[in-house]
Amino acid sequence: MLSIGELSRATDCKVETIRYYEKIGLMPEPARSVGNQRRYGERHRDRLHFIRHSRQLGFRIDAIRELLALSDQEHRDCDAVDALARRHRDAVDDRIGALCALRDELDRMIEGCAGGDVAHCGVIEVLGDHRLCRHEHRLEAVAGTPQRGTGETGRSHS
Amino acid sequence: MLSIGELSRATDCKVETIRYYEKIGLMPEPARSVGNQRRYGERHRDRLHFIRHSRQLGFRIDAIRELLALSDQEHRDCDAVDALARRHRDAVDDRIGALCALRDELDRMIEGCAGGDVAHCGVIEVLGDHRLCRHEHRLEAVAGTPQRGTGETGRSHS
DNA sequence: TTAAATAGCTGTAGTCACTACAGATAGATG
DNA sequence: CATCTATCTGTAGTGACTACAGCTATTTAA
Repeated sequence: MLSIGELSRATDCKVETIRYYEKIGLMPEPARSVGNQRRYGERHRDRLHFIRHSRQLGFRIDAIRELLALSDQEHRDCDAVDALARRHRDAVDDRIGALCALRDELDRMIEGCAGGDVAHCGVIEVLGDHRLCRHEHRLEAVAGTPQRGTGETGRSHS
Repeated sequence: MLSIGELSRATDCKVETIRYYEKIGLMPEPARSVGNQRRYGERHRDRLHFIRHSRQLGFRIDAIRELLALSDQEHRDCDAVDALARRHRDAVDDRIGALCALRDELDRMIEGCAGGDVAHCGVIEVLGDHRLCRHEHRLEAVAGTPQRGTGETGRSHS
């Protein structure tokens, strides 16, 4: 049986995160020691590995919940799993496109600045006026890969 | 003088967001009508345009605060502004690279699944075992372009 | 055996950049 | 004057954690 610290080291997942996953019902409640400390077995370790790797690949918690449920239905066809993975891949692709458009716009902005006074700085000028931009570059959320700071519109093309 | 709704339409920025910017000190407190409603002038509109466009380009609020401060120092050299923009561009670039690695890994995972039972699903198998991956694909946050669903935690990392 | 060091417990609050709502008042239009 | 829309303040929720406070359990060294 593993303590929470041992499980943490085994899966490269912080102790707090493990407790968080338990709280949101992503990890099952483990057995407890006499002194009320969590004790984990191999199944917990496997499940946490699965979760962490999925997170590293960018799947959201809700998607992981679905994947776990699907992976328990061993005799079902894996179409649903594949579809979920493909949707996620496409969302990542969309986001790459959007970020490329963004980078290109940033490049144009930076190149267009001749230096000198802030009063004549090309960067400041472009920031103040969207009409100086060549393209759209708004980052909006994309199904499956929402994000925080900025939205997206682009096509994929690395 | 513009009401908050008019300013909202003029800048394509939600009313709530305008009030939020005021609360965090990004927008200055405007004048008020007799009935205590906000009344804005051109300077407010210009500033909000600047803020919104910067956000669309993925700059974080803190960076925008700096950009605004710098743009007020009209006689200073614009090196600092350019450097900030370049750092942001580089961060976006890094993130694009990370997302491409991610997408490639997702592609390999999807292609590697022969279909059939969930019990033999290649996707499920890879998700459970990082050693089946060709490359590293951990997403870490990139300064200036935080996001939500693609797997990083919102911490900065250049 | 005991003291110290380390690990673990619960619960709450903070992160980022908003968004959504509730319950009130203001202003515009018929 | 009635009604309708806009605006007001303040609080709470989002996602996926992270950090901390104040306590208890377990392990190790002396």
